[in-house]
Amino acid sequence: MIRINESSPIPIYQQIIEGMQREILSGVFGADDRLPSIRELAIELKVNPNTISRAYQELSTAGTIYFKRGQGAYVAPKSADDLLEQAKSEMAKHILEIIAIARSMNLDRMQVRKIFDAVLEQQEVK
Amino acid sequence: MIRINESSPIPIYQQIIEGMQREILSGVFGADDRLPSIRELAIELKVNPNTISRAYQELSTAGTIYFKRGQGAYVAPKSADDLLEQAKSEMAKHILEIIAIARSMNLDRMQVRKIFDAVLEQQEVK
Amino acid sequence: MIRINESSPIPIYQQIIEGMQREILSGVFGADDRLPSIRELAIELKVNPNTISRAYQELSTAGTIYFKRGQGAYVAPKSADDLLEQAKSEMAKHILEIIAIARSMNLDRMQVRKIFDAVLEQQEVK
Amino acid sequence: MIRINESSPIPIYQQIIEGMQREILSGVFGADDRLPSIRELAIELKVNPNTISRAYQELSTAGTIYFKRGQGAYVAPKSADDLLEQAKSEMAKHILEIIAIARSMNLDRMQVRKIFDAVLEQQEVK
DNA sequence: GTGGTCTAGACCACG
DNA sequence: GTGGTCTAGACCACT
Repeated sequence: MIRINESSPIPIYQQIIEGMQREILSGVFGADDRLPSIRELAIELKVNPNTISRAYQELSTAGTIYFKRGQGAYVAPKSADDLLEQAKSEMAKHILEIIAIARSMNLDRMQVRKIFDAVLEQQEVK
Repeated sequence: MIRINESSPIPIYQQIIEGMQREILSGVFGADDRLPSIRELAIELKVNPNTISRAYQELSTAGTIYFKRGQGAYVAPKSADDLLEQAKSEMAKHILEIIAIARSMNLDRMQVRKIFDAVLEQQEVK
Repeated sequence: MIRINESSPIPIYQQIIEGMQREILSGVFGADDRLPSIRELAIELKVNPNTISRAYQELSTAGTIYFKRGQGAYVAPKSADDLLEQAKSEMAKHILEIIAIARSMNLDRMQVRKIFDAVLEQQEVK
Repeated sequence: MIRINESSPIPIYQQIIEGMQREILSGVFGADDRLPSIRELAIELKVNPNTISRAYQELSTAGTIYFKRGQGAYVAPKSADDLLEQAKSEMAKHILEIIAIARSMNLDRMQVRKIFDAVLEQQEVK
């Protein structure tokens, strides 16, 4: 299930892209599975079909999904692996952001690690 | 020193806000210190004064700085503390993002912590 | 209908903010109603779109309205209640001003009340 | 004693004018009393002498005070009476503002009067 | 169509 | 010198 925030600064098509990536990554959609059609998804998310179309288009350009003429969109075979790489680099970005903030707060490694662990625990990451 | 990245998708006025917050947080500007005037900063950053004005305006609305009529902008006394809180919640957001990604990758706590530490080391956080 | 007084010392964007607040408070625009678009209102009030934008922006920051991407501005659900509170404190400010003046005139409570009532009557408040 | 708020939207010279009017109205300075010199007041209020000068100038133009060459500023004889009139009309303005707010809140006369009385009581107007 | 950002330049009030 | 307001107009991303 993808959730759209209409007031977020993140473009809706981008939110859809990220949602789809997450679902593919976590196995909701496997290799060569058929994705919901543009119209279906548009109705489900209460969004303009153009917006879904753009999201699918970009996913296709990135090689994450592919289209079969007249049949819809499918998950590209290697995409789970690619997305794994992508997710890692995404995580790295966030970590770098955290480090930048930590630096302006003059925190050392121990302190940052401590804060990080606290949130991990609180969020009950297994 | 604030650096503007003209090709970043982050608006210039936002970059200035963040830059100023960082300088106040790290003590470059202390409580009740005078900030550079709008025109000065505009020239220094090679940006339109309106853009600086907007940044200062938002910082003022947020209570981070205040204006004295005809004299310029000054750092609000409590703002360093407030910014510390703000920075923490900013860090928390990024950590939550990391957790969300980790979950879709089916990572457990140990693995996340390991990745995090690796980046900390690599970035030479003291 | 909002009326702009071009010769007033009160900035136009401020007049628009107050006008909108009044219309929301008095129910012309209800919760989640769509406001006129920036361009529409700009034409109607014969004002630069930037000026409307600034007014909407501040209303949004204050939580009175919110934006849906590509669709326009909408009245925030709780804003009528919030505005009620705000209006009350606004009234209190004016009353305090009256009291300050009364004190420097050495008036007692009875006299102030009498003046107040006289104006109420004259203005035909029902 | 006049208090200056450097961050207020009300110009400093205006704050001084109002402070002076209040002091004359309440009898701190009587007819033909000498006011503090521009320099004295500037030092006391920690304000630029130009600013005091402008305040005195406007008070003089309004006939509230008069200058004796080389001797300073004095309270004009009739000014207490004039200021009384002025204070009344000032009060009327505030009352009109209150009524405007009350109208947008759809309050009737009784309700407005009640709020007004409550604040009077709370402020311990004798 | 919607809002968002930015520039250039003008004019103003204030200190 | 300071900030504040406003206009005109351009360009952009999003729906």
